Amino acid sequence: MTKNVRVRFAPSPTGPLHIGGVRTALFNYLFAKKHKGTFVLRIEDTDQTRYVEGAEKYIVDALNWCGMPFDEGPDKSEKHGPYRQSERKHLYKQYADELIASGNAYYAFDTAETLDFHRKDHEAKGKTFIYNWHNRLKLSNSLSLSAEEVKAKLDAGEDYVIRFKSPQDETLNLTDIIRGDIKIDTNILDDKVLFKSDGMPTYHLANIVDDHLMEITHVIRGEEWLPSLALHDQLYKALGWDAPEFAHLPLILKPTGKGKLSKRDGDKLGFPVFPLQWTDPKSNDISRGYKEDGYFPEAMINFLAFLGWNPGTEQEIFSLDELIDAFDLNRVNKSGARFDPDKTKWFNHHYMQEQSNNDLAELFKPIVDEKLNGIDVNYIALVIGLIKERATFVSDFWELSHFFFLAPNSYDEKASKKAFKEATKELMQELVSIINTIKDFSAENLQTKIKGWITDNEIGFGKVMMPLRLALVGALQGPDVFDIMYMIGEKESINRIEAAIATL
RNA sequence: GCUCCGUUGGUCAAAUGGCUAAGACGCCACACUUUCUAUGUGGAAUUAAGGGUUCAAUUCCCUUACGGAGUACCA
Repeated sequence: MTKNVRVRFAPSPTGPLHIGGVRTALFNYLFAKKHKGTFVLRIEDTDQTRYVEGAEKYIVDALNWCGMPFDEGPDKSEKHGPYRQSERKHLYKQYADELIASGNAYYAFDTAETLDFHRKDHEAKGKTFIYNWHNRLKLSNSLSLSAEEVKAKLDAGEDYVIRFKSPQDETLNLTDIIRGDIKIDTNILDDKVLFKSDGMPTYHLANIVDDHLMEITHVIRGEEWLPSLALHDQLYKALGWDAPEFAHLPLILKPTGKGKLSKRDGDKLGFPVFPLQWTDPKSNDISRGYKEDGYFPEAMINFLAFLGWNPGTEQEIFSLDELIDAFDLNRVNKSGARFDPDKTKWFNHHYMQEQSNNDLAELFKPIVDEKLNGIDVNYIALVIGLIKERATFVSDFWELSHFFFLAPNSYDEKASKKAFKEATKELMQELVSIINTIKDFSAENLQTKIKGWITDNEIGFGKVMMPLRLALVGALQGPDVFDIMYMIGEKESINRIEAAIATL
């Protein structure tokens, strides 16, 4: 690659960034970094009616949380700025005019109503209305009207759009990095609107003008754009520009059923569809986010990278740097991939184990503080060391560790039937007196002493260990009993056993 | 409807003409832990269907079926 690689992520600020958008951004980011190139963020806000307050900030925050900040974009290294299309409005018209001058585009005066009528009319007859070569001369535009008529309409300030004049009877040979060669018959293409009557360009025009001006070398975008490739390709040709290379990414599909992943699937199946929590500014509806649900960005990124791509090796755990190193657009799949919430959790569990106990303690402390006061963060870190292997989220910690902080206030019914037997009371009383003689209250020593006592007296482990655990924890669960005793200390251990004796 | 893209276990997927079709998630069993997890070991489960080309097809070609996207003065 001789040219400096420059890619862009170009979302439109119509709401929070969907997980599919994050994946598109990720692949752009990986490709850029792999080739020591530049990752550009461009905001495609040409449709003012769909603009949503706060969406742009959300996009930037989401990219940063994921650890893939853009190199160039709004308010950052603005070498090719501005990066909001609404602020680039003045740039587009000249190219539309140029296309008209070269005969590649034309003015059209048809109202939305007449077009709508034609579409409905065709539909009723089982046909599709396509505005192109076969009917453009029957419609109201600068190809069907005389030059004088056109000028009169323009001078009168009538609303108009500028449409691209799709060629007739040509075959386009397009190339996509992921899909290979694609042949398109131009006769089925319609004359797309390039410039709207509100003075703004459509996506198509703005997109290729900006990609050209921003010197984008590779366009990596979702598969939903594949049908537009023919138009974009022709636009580059008509303007005499070199087209960038294209790669259309497969879609992310819902976990079950048909169609692409949507917010509803997340709500229904209980997983987030957005990286960060989002509050809709109009309805105040809250959409949950990966961050707030307790996912680590590394886990989400790792999972997303494997949706539609794989390294071809058996390695599955990849840091962002390793992904950059291994990433290759040629290894991206062609077919859509179903989203798997379980696997995302598995990744999160993995990355949880890699976090230090101290870092996790900082995250867990606020939760502990809600329940009781004055717990030392170092104690919390020690607790986490004992329980984190069984946790997927920080939010699992309390459920797994409350007995390190609070004595049980009840005993699990089924467990007590199993553990609390006739002889239990006496055994527990004996156990307390044994514990009282133990000077070194370490987990190891407790284990040696207590197990020694059980073996020496041929009591049977189950008869002691089960009720002991129940007394300490309140249920038959949790880590090693001796670790628990060591952590809560001698006094608390005895208190809990005596509390259990009192109920027997 | 039309156009384009796709189709390997339940899911993510490797292998690209050639040994018993990798691996991961999930599921099941066993082991460990005299608890619950986690972990370890093992297991069940796949080339959409039909036709062709070939000594040989998951891999190449065709048809069908199915899935997806697009078909806006939305991106």
